[in-house]
Amino acid sequence: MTDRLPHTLRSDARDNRERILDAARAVFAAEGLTVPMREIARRAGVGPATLYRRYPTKEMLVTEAFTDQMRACQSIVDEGLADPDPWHGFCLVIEKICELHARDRGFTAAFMSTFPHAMDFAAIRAYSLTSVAELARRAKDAGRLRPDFVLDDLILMLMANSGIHASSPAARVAASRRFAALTLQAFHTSPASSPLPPAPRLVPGVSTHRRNPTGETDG
Amino acid sequence: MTDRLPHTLRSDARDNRERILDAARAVFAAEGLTVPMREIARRAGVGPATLYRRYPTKEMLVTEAFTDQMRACQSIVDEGLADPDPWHGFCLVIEKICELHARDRGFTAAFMSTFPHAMDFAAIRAYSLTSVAELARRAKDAGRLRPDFVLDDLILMLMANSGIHASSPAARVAASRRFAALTLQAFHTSPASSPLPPAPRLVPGVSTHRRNPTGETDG
DNA sequence: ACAGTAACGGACGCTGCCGTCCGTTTAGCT
DNA sequence: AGCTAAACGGACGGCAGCGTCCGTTACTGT
Repeated sequence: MTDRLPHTLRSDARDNRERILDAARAVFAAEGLTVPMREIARRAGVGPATLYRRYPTKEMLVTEAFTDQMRACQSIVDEGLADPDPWHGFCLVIEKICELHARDRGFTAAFMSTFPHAMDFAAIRAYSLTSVAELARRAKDAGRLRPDFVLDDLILMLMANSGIHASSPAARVAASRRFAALTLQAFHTSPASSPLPPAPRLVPGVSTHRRNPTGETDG
Repeated sequence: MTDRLPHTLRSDARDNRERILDAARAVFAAEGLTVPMREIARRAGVGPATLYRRYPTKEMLVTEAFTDQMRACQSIVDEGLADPDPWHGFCLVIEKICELHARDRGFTAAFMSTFPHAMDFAAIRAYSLTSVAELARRAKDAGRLRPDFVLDDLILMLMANSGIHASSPAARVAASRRFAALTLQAFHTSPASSPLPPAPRLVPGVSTHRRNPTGETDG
């Protein structure tokens, strides 16, 4: 067997890989993405070299560590989309995603593309966003979501949600929950609603804008 | 003259102090509070030792650099308080403070007490908050602000606002403006409004709670 | 003009993180 | 059991930011 390609990891290597991923997930959730690589290695009980061998860059590690979170995020959106009441589905999506982000400091940053380019799950992100756009369209048609809502508003609220800090994870989740509720109040149609300032352009690819009434330069 | 205390700075020292403060304000606004002290010294055209002599700790420099911003913040609140229409005043306060924070990355962090203890202008902050609380009370009495609004909601939105990032300052301001408008929609009374989850406890000193209907432990 | 001292800033040593090298260990196969 | 190569991890050099020391510069008051 001279030409066996290392498509399969040795048992100890596979074991270490798991431990690294577990440690990374735990510490990313608690501290965010800024933790030193060595700290993750330490918690995983491996040397730095082992960590770097498996994941030469932090971006790779992050991508791998958050793939399932990303999938969870997508299935939340799918659930919302499956809801017979689009506004109800929309609310669920907002609430659950906010909670997801509140529980995991790192995931927020990863989702927001703290790593600006080439995040592997950019595709999933884009797919989720278009799904939400569809859900939003339906909720608008049902007359429950304000007509001037655009997808960038969602990004905006997600960014805003990521700004919420608190002493404990529990407190952060509680704050985020209230924030989500307030956000939904803002998105809800209401006789008292007044026109909004122009929407920011935050997500270049997708768009719910059919038309852009203002000629404003956007950044 | 053996016992002259250095209550007065030498002319060059005073000059340097100004340049340091200017540089600090500029770079804090653009980059936030995380910039290295040396960077500020460099931009001010002084050596590191000079900077450290004048401001032994970054906290002191930040305090001094943002004192006027803090005062601006307070006068915004005073203006709002002086408005005959409390809801209108409330809106102005939210909008202007959000803009202030959007224009200055550093100020947000300073205001949010990134430096957890002993920020010198904690007093001003507290005063502003109680003023807003008063304004909120009036706006509630006028039936325009939702009755379950609490001061912590304001902190919450300010934190959230600080989470808004963008490629350019202009884009950030635009996004923040829309965010403020959405926030006000959420705070506005509306026949369609539904009850909110329990308020987080974010600002220990002041409170608009007269009673706390939920027995929830708050973090 | 000069003395005296306030103020300056280059240079230093420290710490923490980074990414890599290389001698050692150990799983996997016969 | 023994061989081989995969995998490991301690150790290294490099870099960036920190806060301080101390020899030099230049205001200020006589």
